[in-house]
Amino acid sequence: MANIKQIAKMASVSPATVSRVLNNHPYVSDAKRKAVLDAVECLNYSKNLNAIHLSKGKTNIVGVILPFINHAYFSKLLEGISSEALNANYQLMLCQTNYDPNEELKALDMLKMKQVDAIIVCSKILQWEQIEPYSKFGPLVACEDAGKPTISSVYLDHYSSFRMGMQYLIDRGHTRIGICLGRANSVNSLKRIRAYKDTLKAIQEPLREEWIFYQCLNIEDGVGVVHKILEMNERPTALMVTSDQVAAGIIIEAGKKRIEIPHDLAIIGFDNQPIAKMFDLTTIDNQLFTMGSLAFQIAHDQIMKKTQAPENRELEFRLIERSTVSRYRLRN
Amino acid sequence: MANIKQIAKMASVSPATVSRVLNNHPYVSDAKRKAVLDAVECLNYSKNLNAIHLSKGKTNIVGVILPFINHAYFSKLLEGISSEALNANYQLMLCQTNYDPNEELKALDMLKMKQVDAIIVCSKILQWEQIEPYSKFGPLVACEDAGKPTISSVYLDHYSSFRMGMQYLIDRGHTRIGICLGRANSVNSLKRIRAYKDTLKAIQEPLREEWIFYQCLNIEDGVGVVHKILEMNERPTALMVTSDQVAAGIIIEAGKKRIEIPHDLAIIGFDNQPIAKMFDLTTIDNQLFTMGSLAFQIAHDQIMKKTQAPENRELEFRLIERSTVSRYRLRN
DNA sequence: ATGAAAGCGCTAACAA
DNA sequence: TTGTTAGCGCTTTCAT
Repeated sequence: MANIKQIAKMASVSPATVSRVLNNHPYVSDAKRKAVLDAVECLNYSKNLNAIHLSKGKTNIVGVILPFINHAYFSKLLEGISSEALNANYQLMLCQTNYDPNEELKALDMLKMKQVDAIIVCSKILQWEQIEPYSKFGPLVACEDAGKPTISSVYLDHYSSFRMGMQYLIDRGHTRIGICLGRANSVNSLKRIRAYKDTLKAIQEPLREEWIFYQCLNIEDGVGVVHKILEMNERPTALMVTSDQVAAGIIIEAGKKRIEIPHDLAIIGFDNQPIAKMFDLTTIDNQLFTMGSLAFQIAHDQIMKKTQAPENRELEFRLIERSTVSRYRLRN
Repeated sequence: MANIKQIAKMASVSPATVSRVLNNHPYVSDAKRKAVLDAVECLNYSKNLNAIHLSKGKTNIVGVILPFINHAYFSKLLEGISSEALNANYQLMLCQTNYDPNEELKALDMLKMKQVDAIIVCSKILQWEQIEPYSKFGPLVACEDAGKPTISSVYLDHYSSFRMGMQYLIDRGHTRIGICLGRANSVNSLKRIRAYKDTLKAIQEPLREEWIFYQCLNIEDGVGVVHKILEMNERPTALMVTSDQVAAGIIIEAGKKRIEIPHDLAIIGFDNQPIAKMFDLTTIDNQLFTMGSLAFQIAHDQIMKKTQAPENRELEFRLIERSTVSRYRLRN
C-alpha cells in the first residue's frame, strides 16, 4: 500500500503538502494540489487510519457497552445511537458484555487505551463507583440514572413512571397488582420495586412477594408468568410488565389459557415497541430511540469540548392508552 | 498519559524490555519483569492501541456492514458474529448503512484504511462487482450467496428452501399460494421469486402478481398484507412469509379480521425466531446465529492465514412443523 | 505557499 | 537476556 511519502515523491512535493491536500487545508497552490491528487489517483492511495489516530490522539469512534445485542430494548437504543453516529460521521465499536464484569472492564479499557473517544453505557453490571474512574480518560455517558453527577447520563424517572402506571391501574379499580421485572438488581428494577412497594403502602395493600416476577426479558418469559399465575390461589388482576415483548408473551399465553385480557388480567407494558401496537397493548413509552441519540449527542459534545461539565438529561415518559387495561372501573 | 518510554526509565530498562513484558515474551528476567510491572502499576500505565495497531498493521477489529440494527433478522445474525468475536478476543465495528450505497462504500473503505482486519457483509445494496475489489485489502465475508467464488460466504440455498416450503404446502392440498418478501431486488428475494415461479409452473398454476407482497420487513407490515388479501376477489389459501415477524403480524391481524389460521389461510414463516414459537408458527429455520458465527470464524481464519482461498459454506435449512399449516389435506 | 523535521507510542530486527 | 534503533504513516510546528 502506498503511503504519503510515495505520493509526495511522485507529485514532487513534501509529505506536509500531501497532508494538507488530503485534509483540505488552505494555502496550497492549485498546481500542487492537482499534482497530489493525480498521484493519489495513480497509486490508488488510501490513508492509514491507525497512523492518523495515533498522530491526532483521536479516533472518531465511540464505544457502546451493552449486555446483549439481540434484544428489542437494546436494539432500539442502539438504533438511536447509531443514527446520530452516522450523522456525526462517527463509528461505533460494539462491546457485548453478557453482563460479565471482566468484559465490561475490558470495554472500559478501550477508553484508556485511546481506541475510542467516548463510551456509552447502555446497561452494566459493575457498580458506578468502579466505572466512574474511567471518566478521567474521556467522556462516559450512561443510559440510566447513574446517580452520580460526575457522570453524564440520559435517563427516565423510572420511579415516577412506575407509580404513574400503577396509579392508572388503581384509578380503574385495581388493587391486586403484580409486576414483571428484568434483572433483580438493576438500577431500574430497584427503583421500580421501590415504587411498587410505596404504591402498595399508599393504598394499604399487602406486599405479595410471589407477585413480583423476575427475569422477564424475552417474549417466551411471558409464558412462565402466566403459568405461575394460574397456579396461584390468589391472583393479581393487573400486571405491570417492564417489557413489551414479555407483555406480548403473556397476552399470547393468556389467550391459550382462556384468561381474558383485560377482563381477567389487565396489562401495562413498557417501551412502546412495534409489537405493543400490534397487540393494542397499553404501554409506557420510555423513548429508547431518543435516549440513544441523546446519549450520542452528549458524548459527541463532550468530545468536541462544547460542554465541559457532565450533562444529565431526564426524558419524559408517557402512557399510551390502548386496550389491555379496561377503561371501566372494576366492580368490587 | 504515561508511555512506554517513561515506564522504561522508571524501571531502568529499555523500551524493548517493557514491550516484552507487556506482551508476555520470553527471555525477560524476573527482576526486570517485576520492575516493569511495578512501574506500570505506579504510573497507571495503559497501552496506546493506536500505536500498536499502526506498528503491527493489524487491529483485531472486524467491521460488520448491515442496513439496520433494530431488526430481528440482523440482530440474530449479529449475535452470532458477536459471540464468536468475544471468543476470539476481537472487537466489532458496526456500520449501519440504511442501504445507502455511499455509506456502504465508506464502510468498505475501513478495510482499505486498515481500520479493520476484515469485513462481514450482512446485507448490501451495491453489486458484488463493486464490492469484490475490496477483497484485495483483506478478508471479506458475505452472509448471502455472493455468487462469486472469489468472495467468502456463508449462505443458505434460498431457492431450494423456498421450493421445499412450497412443496410442503402443495402436499397438503394448497395450490393458491402467495408470498411475502422483503426488498424486491435483494439476492435472496430474486432467488425466492424464481423458486416461486418455477413451482407454480410445475403445478401448472398461473402467476398472480398481486399475490407477491413486497416490502414485508416488520411485524406491522403483516397488517397491510391481510388488508390487501381481504380486498381480493381471489384469495390465496396459503402464504410463504420470509420473516417470522411479518408472519406474526399477519396472524394477529388475521385474528382481528376473523380469518382463521390455518383453515382460511396457512402460513409458513422464515427465521425461526422466538416469536415463531410463541405463535406456534410453522417456519423454516435458516440458522442465522450459526451463519453469523461461521462468518466470523471464516473471517478470523483468513486473517490468521489458516485458510488462503475464499471459503464458501452452505448451511442446511429445515422446516419446523407447527400449527399454522394444517396437517390434513385440503378438500378440493 | 512550501518544506524540514520532530513527534505520536509501540514493535521487532539486529546486535551485543 | 537486554538494549539500540529503525521503522509504522501521518500531523503539525516552525522556518523560510
